[in-house]
Amino acid sequence: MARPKTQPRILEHPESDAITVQSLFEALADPVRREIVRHLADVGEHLSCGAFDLPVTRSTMTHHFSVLREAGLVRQYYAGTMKMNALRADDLEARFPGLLPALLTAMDRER
Amino acid sequence: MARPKTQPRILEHPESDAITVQSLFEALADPVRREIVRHLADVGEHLSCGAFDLPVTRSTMTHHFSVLREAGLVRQYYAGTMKMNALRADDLEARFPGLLPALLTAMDRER
DNA sequence: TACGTATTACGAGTGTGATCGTAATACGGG
DNA sequence: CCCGTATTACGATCACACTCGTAATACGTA
Repeated sequence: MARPKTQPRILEHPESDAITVQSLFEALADPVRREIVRHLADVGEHLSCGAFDLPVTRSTMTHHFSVLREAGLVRQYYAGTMKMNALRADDLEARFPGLLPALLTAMDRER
Repeated sequence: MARPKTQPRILEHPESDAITVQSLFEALADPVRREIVRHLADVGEHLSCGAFDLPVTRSTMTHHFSVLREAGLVRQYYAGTMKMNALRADDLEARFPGLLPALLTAMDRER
């Protein structure tokens, strides 16, 4: 018999309607988190936390992904040992039309 | 003869091209500063620092206006004893198209 | 020049967030 | 059931930003 799970590994996400400007801007004020969002938008696929090459440790990355999830920017789910990340583009568009596209355009402009 | 001015009261502004996503989001991550931007956009006119009714002291307001100016969000100039503030809508549109309108729309959505 | 209003400089207190290292947990496969 | 990989929880450190009070500065007017 398998060892009972001590934690159900449930990931809380805000509803689309509950996403706030405050949490969005707090999340996007960090360059590491903007880089995560940009990369997710670039590849257009779901990526595991380990699929990012960022200048911070794993534990710090965990923190950043949590902030993005709690802000409503990304949706996370478990797939085996990995935790996948998906940009909530549709939810964000419904909540704040044009905001995410404008942000992505702005980040491109800086190149 | 007038007393010589000890300070020329020159206000530094970033060029439009020098505005960064980082400084913009840092500036907009604060609710007081977002309120300032929103109010400037609402009235569509130049407003003195004292024309805002904000839940912080004058000295804190001075700080917030400085952050907005250094981020490139507002243009400031002296007019008599007052310091005026103007939203740099055109400069922002040239630098990051659609970003400011999307932000203003997002703030409206939260009402 | 004297006064009143508007704004600022300065220093300090305070909280929060980014970061890390280490130890622990979860899961697939052997 | 054991192992390796992926992720996390926890505690600690550290820097920075928001906030304030006080004293000082700038300017228009009398």
